[in-house]
Amino acid sequence: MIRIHNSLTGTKQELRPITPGALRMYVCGLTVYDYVHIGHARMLLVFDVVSRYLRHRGYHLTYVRNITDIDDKIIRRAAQNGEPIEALTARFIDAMNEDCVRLGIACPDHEPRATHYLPQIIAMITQLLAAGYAYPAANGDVMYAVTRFAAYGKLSGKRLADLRAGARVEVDESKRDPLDFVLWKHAKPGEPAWESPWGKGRPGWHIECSAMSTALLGTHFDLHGGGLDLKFPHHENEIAQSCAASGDAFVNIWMHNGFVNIDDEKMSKSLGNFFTLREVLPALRHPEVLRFFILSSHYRGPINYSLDQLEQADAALGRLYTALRDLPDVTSTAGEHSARFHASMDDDFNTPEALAVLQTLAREVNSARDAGEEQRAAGLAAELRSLGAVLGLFTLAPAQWFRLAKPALPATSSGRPEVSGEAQQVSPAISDAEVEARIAARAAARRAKNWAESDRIRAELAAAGVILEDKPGGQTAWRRA
RNA sequence: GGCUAGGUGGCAGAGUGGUCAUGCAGCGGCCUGCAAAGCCGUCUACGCCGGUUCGAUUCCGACCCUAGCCUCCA
Repeated sequence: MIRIHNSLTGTKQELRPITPGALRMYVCGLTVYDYVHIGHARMLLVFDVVSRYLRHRGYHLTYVRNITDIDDKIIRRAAQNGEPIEALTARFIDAMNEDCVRLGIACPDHEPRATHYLPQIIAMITQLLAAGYAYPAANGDVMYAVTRFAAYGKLSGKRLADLRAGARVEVDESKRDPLDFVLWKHAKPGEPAWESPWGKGRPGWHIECSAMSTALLGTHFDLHGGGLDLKFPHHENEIAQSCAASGDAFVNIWMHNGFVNIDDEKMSKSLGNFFTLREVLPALRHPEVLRFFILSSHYRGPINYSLDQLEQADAALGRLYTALRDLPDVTSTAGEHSARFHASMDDDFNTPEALAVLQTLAREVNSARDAGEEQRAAGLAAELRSLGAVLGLFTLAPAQWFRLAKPALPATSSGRPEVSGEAQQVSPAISDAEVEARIAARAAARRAKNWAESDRIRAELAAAGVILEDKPGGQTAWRRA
C-alpha cells in the first residue's frame, strides 16, 4: 500500500487509483525562456523517481508534464534578444531535453505545449463563461470570478478575506474582485495572438494547465505535482477552473516538492542566486551525483545546495559503487532489504530512508566479501543494484564509475563552480594506459621488495589524482579521486 | 499582519512513546610491507518552558527562532 502526502488535506493518504491498476499524473513543467536551474532539476528528478517507482510497483502510469511556451517573460526575453519567440522556446526546449538526458530523467508520456492547445483552452473558457464563473472585463480580458467558486482557497489554506487583507494584490479596474485572475489576455500590439470569441489574444497561465491536463487525462485524475511555489495561486486556480468547468473532482492527490535553497534562502530568479545545470554538472564526477544529492533529502522538505553537500553525495555514491565492484552478475533475490526499501518508498516516497537501505546493503555486501562468502556477496550486490536502479541510480558499470575523475574546480565564495580554461588545468590528465604502465612498474618494484620505489610511484600517481588499491595476490586496482 | 512547514549528535539527514537510522568526519581494533578500500567496535542528539504518561526527542499547550506562501517563480 502506497501512502502519499496530499497537500489538499495536509495528511498522508492511501493511493487508490481511480481506474484499478492505472494511474494518471500531471506535473507542471517549465516555462521555457532560460536554462534549467537546480530548482527545476529537483522537480524533474522528484517526479521522475515518483513515476519510476509507481511503475515499479506495477501501476500503468500515464505521466504528463507540460511546457509553457507563451508567457510574459518569454515575450520579454525574445524581444530583448531580438529573437523570434518560436526560436527562443525551441532553443530552451532543446536545452531542457539535453539536460534531462544527462540526468537520466525519462521522458513523460506526453509533453504538451500550451500553444498547441488553444482550441481546448478557448473551449474551457467558453464553458466557464457559460456557467457564470467567468466574465469579460472592460479592457477586453476574460477574468475568473473567484467568489463564484465556493472552495477557493482550500488547497493553500487561505480564505478570500485573508488574501484581500494581505493587500498585496494589484488594484485593477477591470477586476470585480482583486483576487480574480485572467483567463484570456487581449492582444497588445506586437505580441503573439490567437483568434477567439473575445477577440485576438492569448491564454492566461493558469488555464493552460487546466486545459492540457483535462485534454490528456480527463476531468478527474489521480495525481498532480509541481513545485511548492505553484501551490498558490497556480494550483488553487487550476482547481477553481477545472472543477467549475467539469463539475468533477479534478485531482485526488496534490504533491508539492520543496525548494532548493542557497544559504537557507530560496533559490530564485528574482534573488539572482540560482545555478543552472550547465554550470553545476561540469563540477561533478557524473550527473548521478546530483540525483543522489536530491534524493538524500525528502522531496517535501527544503534542501540546501552547496558544493560540500555534493562532495558528500559523491562519496556516498562512490561507496555504493565500491560494493558493486568486481562481483559476478547474478539474479537478484528480493530479501529483507527489498522489503525495507519498499516500505520506505511506499511511505510517501521516503528516498533518504531508501538510500539508507542501499547503504546498509552495501555494508553487508562488503562484509560477506570479507568473510569469503562470494556467492552471498554477489546476491546482495545484485539486490543493491536492482533497488538502486528503481531510483535511477547505477546507470554506470562500477568500472566506468571509478575511471571518472571528480573535477577539481575551484569554487567562488558563493559556492558557484567556476568553469574556465584556467580552472580545468587544475586536474592533470593522465591516461588510463599511462596509469596501467606505472602500475606495472610498481608491481615489479614490489616483487623486488623495493618499497621506496613502489611508494614513490604510488605518490606520483596520487598527485595525478589516481588512488591505488593493492589486492591480495599481487593485483592492484585503481580509481580516480 | 494572515496562512503553512520546520528546529535532531562536528556536518548532512531519516525516524520513533521505552534496546539500530544511514553516510561523512573522529576515536580504537582487524586487514596491509606501508597504504588505500573494506570489516568490527565506539563517542558527540533530539530549540526553550510547562503538561499528559510508569516513561517523551516522539503526544498536548505556551514561547523563541528559521524558512516559505500571501506578487512572476520548480
